[in-house]
Amino acid sequence: MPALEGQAKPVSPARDALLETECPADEVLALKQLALLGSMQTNIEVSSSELGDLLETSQQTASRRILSLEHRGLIEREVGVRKQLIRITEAGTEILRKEYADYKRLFEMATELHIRGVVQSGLGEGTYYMTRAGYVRQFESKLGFKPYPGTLNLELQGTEVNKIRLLKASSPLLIEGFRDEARTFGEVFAWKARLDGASACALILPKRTHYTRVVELLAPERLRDRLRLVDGQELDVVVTLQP
Amino acid sequence: MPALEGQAKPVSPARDALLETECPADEVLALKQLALLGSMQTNIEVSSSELGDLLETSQQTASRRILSLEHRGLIEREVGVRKQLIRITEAGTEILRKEYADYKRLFEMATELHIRGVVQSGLGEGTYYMTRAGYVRQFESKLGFKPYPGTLNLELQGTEVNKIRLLKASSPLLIEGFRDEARTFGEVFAWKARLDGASACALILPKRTHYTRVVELLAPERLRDRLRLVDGQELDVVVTLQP
DNA sequence: ATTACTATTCTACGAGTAT
DNA sequence: TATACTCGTAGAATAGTAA
Repeated sequence: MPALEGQAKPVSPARDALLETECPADEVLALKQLALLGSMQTNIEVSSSELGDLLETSQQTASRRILSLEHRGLIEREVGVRKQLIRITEAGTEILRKEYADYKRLFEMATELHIRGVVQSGLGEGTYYMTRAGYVRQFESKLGFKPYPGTLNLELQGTEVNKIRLLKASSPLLIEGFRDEARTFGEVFAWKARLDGASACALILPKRTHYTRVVELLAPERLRDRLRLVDGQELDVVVTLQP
Repeated sequence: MPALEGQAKPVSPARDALLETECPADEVLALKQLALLGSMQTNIEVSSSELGDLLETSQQTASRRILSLEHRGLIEREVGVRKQLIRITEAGTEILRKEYADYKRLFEMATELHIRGVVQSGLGEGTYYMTRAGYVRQFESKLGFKPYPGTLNLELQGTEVNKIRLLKASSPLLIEGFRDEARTFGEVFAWKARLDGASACALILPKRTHYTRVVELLAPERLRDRLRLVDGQELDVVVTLQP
């Protein structure tokens, strides 16, 4: 191993970052139990065997939980001979708040869906479709802006792909299909959305498309210019759902 | 061991009850993660290695989590050769909803505090104090009822004792102290409360009392008669907090 | 690619106990 | 009584791999 290594570098920065967040599920459970006993507001008096009963585990394990939570700085204690007083710290409260936020997202009828995708060079057909008068008219009235004639393709990767199902399970705006001289144009789903740095935008998906990993973004302006996007770049869209 | 034992008894009913609720913290975590991916609303496509990444564990462990959740009936799957579709069942949603309820209680400014205690035969001094005109006048005006001349003592046991601290940390009604011919009477904290089967009641605690395990209940009527209480009986009180 | 088995490593539980 | 240590062991996690 070269002697230089690890000199200027902080000792495993990734590991430090982990230590902050990494708290085993069992310990979070213990922390939650302590909080339910009121230790976010005041010192509480709990013996390790009482906590063990509440967590359906042994006194020894409960004691280890308490020690571990203390070492992580999530609780503070005053240990006497006959009793210990426990109080959850700000850091501990933060962990619980984070959990709460997760569950809140699940049940409080999420009105926003955050989607991350990779900017993809489209095949140009987007422009052809999105400039058909039959579509443009509806975009203007239903989305509230006149779209730039062209779409930005966003490819979803990994588990992000599931959000397409989620989108379709919400109530999308329906852009009706129509027929011109040459052919028919199918129905399109649309959702109002938000992009950091752009005024307004919308996410659209042909109704009949299944199993795609790609969604298209419409905006009043050319998003590639406005946001200085290049292919392969990651982009976050916030879709507004009406449940 | 007697041959009779365990014959008529159902096979460990307590264990059956446990199996319903008992779900290891790590599995609840996995379930939550699946839910965050949208599997409460639709089928989602997650490989075990993707879930492993999200949970910061191995593909094998994630696979085991999925199998275990399925065996518990918390998720349903369609497993193909190249992909699996996962959806959370009603039972799974119930587990998550339960967790959510816990966290909600922690953060949504709990306006009620459930306290369980054991009915205790008092020493009779409650009656002496609670019939002093200086107190009675304030009870009537601040609690909204004329109290029966006597209190019901409730002894809190184990971790329930901590709720006394919690009570004091909220904003109690303050019954002011006073002086009569003979002596001085100290300040008393009071909280409006509810008892199943009784119209109105209040929980009171002398302000200066520390380290007590006993709280006293006031009501317009004799609670022992109204609720047919006997010493040693457990009783639940719901205290109304104003945070 | 997947899922999920078997074998092996190793973490973490709880009995016993010191303080 | 408490807390919290050591330590043997059960079971969980991962490596390797089959299907």
